[in-house]
Amino acid sequence: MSVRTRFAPSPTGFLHIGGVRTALFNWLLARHHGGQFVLRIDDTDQQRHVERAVSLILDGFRWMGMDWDEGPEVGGDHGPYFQSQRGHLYREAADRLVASGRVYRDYSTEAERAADKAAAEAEKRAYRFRRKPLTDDQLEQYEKEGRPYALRFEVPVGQTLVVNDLIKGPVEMKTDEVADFVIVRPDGSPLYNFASVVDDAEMKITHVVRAEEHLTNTFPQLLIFEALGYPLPQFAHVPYVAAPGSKKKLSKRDGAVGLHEFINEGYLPEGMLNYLARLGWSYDETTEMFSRADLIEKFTLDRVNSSPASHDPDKLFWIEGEWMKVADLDRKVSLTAPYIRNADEFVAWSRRRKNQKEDPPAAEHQEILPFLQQPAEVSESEAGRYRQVIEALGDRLKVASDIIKLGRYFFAEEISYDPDAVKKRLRKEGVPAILEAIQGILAEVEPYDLATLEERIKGYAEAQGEGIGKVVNAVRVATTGQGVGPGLYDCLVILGRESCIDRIAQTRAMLAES
RNA sequence: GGCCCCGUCGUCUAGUGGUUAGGACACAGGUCUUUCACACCUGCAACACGGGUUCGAGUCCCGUCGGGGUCACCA
Repeated sequence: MSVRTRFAPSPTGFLHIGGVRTALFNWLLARHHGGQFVLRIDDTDQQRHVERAVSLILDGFRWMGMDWDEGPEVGGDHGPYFQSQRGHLYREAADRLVASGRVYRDYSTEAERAADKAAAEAEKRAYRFRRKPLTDDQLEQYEKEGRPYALRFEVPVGQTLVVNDLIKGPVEMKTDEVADFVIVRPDGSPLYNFASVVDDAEMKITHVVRAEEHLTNTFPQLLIFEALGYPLPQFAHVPYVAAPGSKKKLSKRDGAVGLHEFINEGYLPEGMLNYLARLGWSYDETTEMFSRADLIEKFTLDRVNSSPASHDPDKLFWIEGEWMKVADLDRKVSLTAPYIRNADEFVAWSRRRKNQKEDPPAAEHQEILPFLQQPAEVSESEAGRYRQVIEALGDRLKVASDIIKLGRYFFAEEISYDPDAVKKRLRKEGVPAILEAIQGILAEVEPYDLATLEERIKGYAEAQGEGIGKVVNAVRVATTGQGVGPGLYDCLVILGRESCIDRIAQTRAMLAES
């Protein structure tokens, strides 16, 4: 039988990287075994699914390259793939459970349950709902008055349930610890523990890989599988993702935790995939870099750690940089171009994101930036300049949006000066004279190319007895406004003779003024 | 509180009774260098604690402490 896994998000629209990792493990497991990965939208609880929220989830999956064999948009033989549309299946299963006598009508009221709970607490006793026998009269009376009832599963006491978790190992639970639980509300809507079992069984899921918080949920679920006569899937509970530098569960307050924030910053899917896979999983003692194909080939659940892992933005950034290093030049062009074209919009987004501390994040931080949604068309003439800039930037470009921080001045008319750089490199004895001389050299140097520029500027520094560093740094700030960047001669060539002369003149004027 | 899960450098991890406890990120110092980045070298740094079992425990058992989850007519 082929391996079938699933991911069943609630349509909140927010894709937490912890959830993405769980989905990734499911996807990897299915792909590793040549099985199927199904996507199901868990939109019970009357919170009807929101189109927008669903498409945000799908966009995130598409971006990660986690394709689903069955689910929204693609359909499949086990649909529908929205819980809100599977009511008939839950009803049919509930009927079978009632007929088998494993489930009973619970006429209790909220007030009664609250009172029982309070009494239990007063006695320092754990509260667990158990069936209270009703007399025939009472029953008849309730039925006659049409009193609403929930359907509750009668848990057999005195047994021990065991789940052989593929990550945690064998875990036992006494049924005495499991209260009778509701499977269907008085209004007929199913509850998660019930719906989830029906769905997993009907969808022929063989491996339920989900967050650790569901571990204790699996015991009531076991009972339902058994009562319904469904074969049991394998279970694997993956530990939570902790906040950076802590063992506390990662929350929205811990900085960027939504997938869309990384997409918007221009991370590569390869980087995210590699990082998330390594968070809680390892292949051997040394390998850090894994391509998608490596992951599919090597991923197994037995190498998933049973203890929580904390999110490490530094490591993510490093892995991202490694993948950016090997990315194709033309790909980098189409990845960076949208940022340059929408620089102001990106900078504004970035600033708002930095300032925002709300929980949950504002809707805009859960969406892919509008200008990233269509592939950028870069004309051949434009591409030439992008290629030059990106090549000059080299490994300095880690995420696509770095183009703004690192190379915006190649595309902007106006230069904006970094105050620190001005202070450190331009407000120095002799700098105006150096700039004047270099401006002169640039005006007449022939040919205006990298080797000649380097030769002339070095020659000038030597003749003047100036340190080459002083000259180069001054010219860099004068032409780019920035203290850091690609090699100076690269900058001069890309910017071009006219532009460099203009910028140096402008800088000299600025220095003379103040 | 009951029950369940978890506990190796700051972080990700290797480790399945005998290792100088290995690798990676981060950090520090250095080499290269016009800045930054890259690369390379060096360094810092861990078995939560206490009892057992054993000739020998990071590895096995018990307890303590710590973290997490769950005890819903949420998912």
